Amino acid sequence: MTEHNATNEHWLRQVTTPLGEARVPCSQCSMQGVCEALGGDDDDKTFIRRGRLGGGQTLFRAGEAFHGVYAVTSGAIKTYATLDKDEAQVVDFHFPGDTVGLDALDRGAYTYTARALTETLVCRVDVENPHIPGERQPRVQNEMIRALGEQLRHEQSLSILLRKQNAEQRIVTFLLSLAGPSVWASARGIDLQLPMSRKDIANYLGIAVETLCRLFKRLQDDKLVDSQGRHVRLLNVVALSELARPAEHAESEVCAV
Amino acid sequence: MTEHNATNEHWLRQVTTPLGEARVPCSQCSMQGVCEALGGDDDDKTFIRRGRLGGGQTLFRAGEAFHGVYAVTSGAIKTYATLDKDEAQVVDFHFPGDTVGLDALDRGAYTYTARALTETLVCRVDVENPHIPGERQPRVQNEMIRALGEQLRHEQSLSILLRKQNAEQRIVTFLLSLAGPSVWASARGIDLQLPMSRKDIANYLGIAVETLCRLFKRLQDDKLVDSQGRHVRLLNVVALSELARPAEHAESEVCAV
DNA sequence: CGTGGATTTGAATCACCTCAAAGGTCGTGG
DNA sequence: CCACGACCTTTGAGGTGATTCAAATCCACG
Repeated sequence: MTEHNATNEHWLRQVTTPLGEARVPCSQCSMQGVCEALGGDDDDKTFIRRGRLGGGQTLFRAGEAFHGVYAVTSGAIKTYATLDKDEAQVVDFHFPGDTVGLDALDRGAYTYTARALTETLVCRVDVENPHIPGERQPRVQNEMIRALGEQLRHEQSLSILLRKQNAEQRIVTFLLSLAGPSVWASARGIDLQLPMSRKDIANYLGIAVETLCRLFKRLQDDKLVDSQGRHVRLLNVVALSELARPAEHAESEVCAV
Repeated sequence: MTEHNATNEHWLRQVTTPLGEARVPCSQCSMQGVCEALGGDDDDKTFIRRGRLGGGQTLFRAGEAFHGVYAVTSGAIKTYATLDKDEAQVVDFHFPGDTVGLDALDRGAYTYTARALTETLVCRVDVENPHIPGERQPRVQNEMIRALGEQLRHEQSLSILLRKQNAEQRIVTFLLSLAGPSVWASARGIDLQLPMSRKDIANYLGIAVETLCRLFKRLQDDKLVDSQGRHVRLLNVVALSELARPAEHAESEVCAV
């Protein structure tokens, strides 16, 4: 894709209209508290600025100087490390309501590269702007701490997933997490439009692409999902949740001390 | 937080822990900035209090109300989740200089249970004490943000390890990380006294205990380490580092978008 | 249309796991 | 002080889930 685009260029143009897809409202955004603490309203351009990324555009690169925390309001972003040339590791996917770039906050430089998977709208929050009134700082910092804590726990539960769950469980857990809590609301089935490739999913879950495909097929044969390319429909949420649950037979208790 | 001020004999006792018989000085502690920001001198018991744990003692339990962030100054602590009865998942090991309980900071309750693996000295930092002078708050919060960021990046790199590295690479990476940066200083070999069981190591690395043992044996046969129970000597740091490196042949690049 | 990448499927192999059992080690109680 | 039990550690044998290699579509896009 248009790799060579200057990373910040798209900030210059103002967002005109949201995409067809619904944007996440501030009330569902994990940065809501931060934005409120900053004191600006929705359209305040002082510390919060909106931006749009085309699919494939880079939000920031690993090592690049920190220039703010981002919140995704629509679309999707992946963060990844480049381990070797032509070898990358997807670190996380970021969906509407999620933050991106939090781990760079205290470091002054982004740890990973962030790239939009589709057309994506983001809010850039300039949490380190020196013009933030002093009296607002404590609340802003508090909110950043909260956001970091959430992120940390997310990463910890991912580590647990990668240690204890087999390929099938990882995939099912991933699909259910994509669907969000609403899976339980609609018993009829959930439609997902995956913004990322099979390769990215496999990379993220730490399994081979071929394994991913085969297990998708198996889930389809078992009438648990209906997948056609990037369109996936969860047919039996109850059964899927059952599959996702960690095995409870193994004798893997930790020792006393 | 310096050793010479310790008057209690508990503190003076020499502890035979791995990874450094001596206690870590404040200058090497990841909470140093926090403690300085809190403004107390070395013996200030207002916000910083020392504690000692015998091997097997619990520092806090998952779900328990937050009562401060801890810094390990000697010994070792493991944090773990209890997934089912008699099934646990080690989340992390914490060595002198490390923090424990950071992920509870914004949540009011600890996420995992923390237990000392051997006799362990900790500093408990009461970062939420209402008596902290207002003017110190910003700096304290800044330091907490820094600590959280470090922790988050640590967890992210662990996730990468669990996705891309095989059992042998995980073990070697683990051993090298235990040895710390000093591995490169002493070409003669590094002695490690592991404070945790094989089961805990295997659990932490997401592999079976038997696999761990077999690979320890292989490393021993290859004259890379010399392990007798919990005493491990790294014989060939260069070769070990080579082993730990992620495979660079696989074609696992992420797709363009 | 043709091309390159993404997706899917097959076959064979391998790394790791599970099951089993034989030492070790440590703490406890007789 | 020793015997005992409980648990950790180690080793073997066998099974299997996942990978690697290979190749056939499928798809978007110039």
